[in-house]
Amino acid sequence: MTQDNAVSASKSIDLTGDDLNLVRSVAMFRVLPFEIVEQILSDCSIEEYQSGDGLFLQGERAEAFFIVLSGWIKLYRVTAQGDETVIGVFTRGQSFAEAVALVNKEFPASCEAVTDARLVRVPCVRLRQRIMQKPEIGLAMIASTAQHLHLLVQEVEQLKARTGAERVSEFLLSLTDVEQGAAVIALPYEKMLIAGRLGMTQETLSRSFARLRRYGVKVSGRMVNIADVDQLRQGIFRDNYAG
Amino acid sequence: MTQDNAVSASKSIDLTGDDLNLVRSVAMFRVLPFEIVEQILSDCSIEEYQSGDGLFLQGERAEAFFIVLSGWIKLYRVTAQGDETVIGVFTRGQSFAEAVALVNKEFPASCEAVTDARLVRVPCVRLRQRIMQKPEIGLAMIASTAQHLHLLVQEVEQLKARTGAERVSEFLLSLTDVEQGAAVIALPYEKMLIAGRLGMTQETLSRSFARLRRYGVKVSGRMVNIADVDQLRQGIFRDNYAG
DNA sequence: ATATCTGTTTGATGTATAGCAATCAGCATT
DNA sequence: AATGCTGATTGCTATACATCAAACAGATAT
Repeated sequence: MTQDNAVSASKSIDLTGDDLNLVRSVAMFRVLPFEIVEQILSDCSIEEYQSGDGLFLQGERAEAFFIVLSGWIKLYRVTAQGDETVIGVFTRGQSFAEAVALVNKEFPASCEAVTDARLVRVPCVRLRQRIMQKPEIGLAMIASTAQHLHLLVQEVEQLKARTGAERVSEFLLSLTDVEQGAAVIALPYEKMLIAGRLGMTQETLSRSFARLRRYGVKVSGRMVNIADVDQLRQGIFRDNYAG
Repeated sequence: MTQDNAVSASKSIDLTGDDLNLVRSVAMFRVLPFEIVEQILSDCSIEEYQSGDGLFLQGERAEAFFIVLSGWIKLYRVTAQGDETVIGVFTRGQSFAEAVALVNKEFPASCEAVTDARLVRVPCVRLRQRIMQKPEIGLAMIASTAQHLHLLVQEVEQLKARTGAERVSEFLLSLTDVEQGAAVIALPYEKMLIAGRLGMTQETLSRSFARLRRYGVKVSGRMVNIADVDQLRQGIFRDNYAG
């Protein structure tokens, strides 16, 4: 919600081994040869934001896109009536706003850090030149925006076809790698934001958690215990028939 | 709903003047020089579908994308429980599935014609080669997918933040160019589909129309009369405060 | 004209969710 | 220990919406 675009530390690129590996594995870079990724990175800077800092506002002209190194970033829109709609939440290894930035359109949503965060900022003027030289970069970007489209398509489906509790348990299940048996999850950010992300209010989220108790879900603070992931998956499914 | 991918007439490209102009004005072609568009078109074919014919199914590998010349096309997903979620509806002048097709991913949704329809089918193998030769085609495609992203972002916001009646009136207002005063609209497709498109049931749509009567909206069959578009816009807005 | 079909409207009812308010729990400040 | 702050939970109530069922209208076929 912070209005002022934070004066964040902006260093010339200097990635540790881990971060470098991460960036190379980002959707749009994964398919590109290492030299090209390095060239692109040489145009970039690293930015650090504090929780609440704004990255950009809806309607601003996009001149760069971002890759998250750490922390959580929220994309949101503010309606005429002043209430906020969360469009997406991104974290380590994800990029966002590539497509709009590359064509210098206006951001369709605003963006802010919801935890302290480190990002790679990829300015687009140079990138556009590089695409003209190496068209495979363009193809890679199309691939990664295709993925974002897919995510949004899923979100639309969820909103239209799934109930609150269903969305909550899908969200929980998406947070763990566990395929069978018990799982422990740390909620990645505040419940307030999770609620927004899932298109419901704080209260409804809380009640959804409560309702999931009978399927072996126990929530205390940010810790979530799932007795049996299969039971949870089945539980939701069953409800659809039981009514 | 038709499962068999219809054996539709597929002619080599032969566009009438009108259609040619239309294709040239499609988002991704608009910024490209005419010769390039013609080259791309030389790889394409025109396909005709009848109402209900399927274009592709969710999960199929994408090998082409489409531009609508006439008719209406519906993108939808079918959930595990078998009910259908409309993701988007496209008509004359719009393209869809570009991004997925270009990277040969699987379609994230299924697609069928909801009226008789004529489409340009743009196969992607050749297009990928052309992008490698002329990278500006890649840039243009990124631009047009950016637009689709924008559309989906708006849809997510609408679903999360707007009530049924609000979405209906926004939909109505989006169908007319009239800025002030009275407007007459012909609903573009069946109410059933409109309801799906707006994320509600047939019945709720009907009741939403009824509720909009007090704002000067009269519906009879496919004809919609709006006494005063401003009144409608204001009316919705007012409700948000009056509760 | 009658029958039939499909799409639409209307009514009755149950449920999910939002909104408001009170309480509570954790955490930091003093 | 007392104070406030913020986030989370819970109860209560109003409402929007889905679902089921019935009536209805326009089109087509018999």
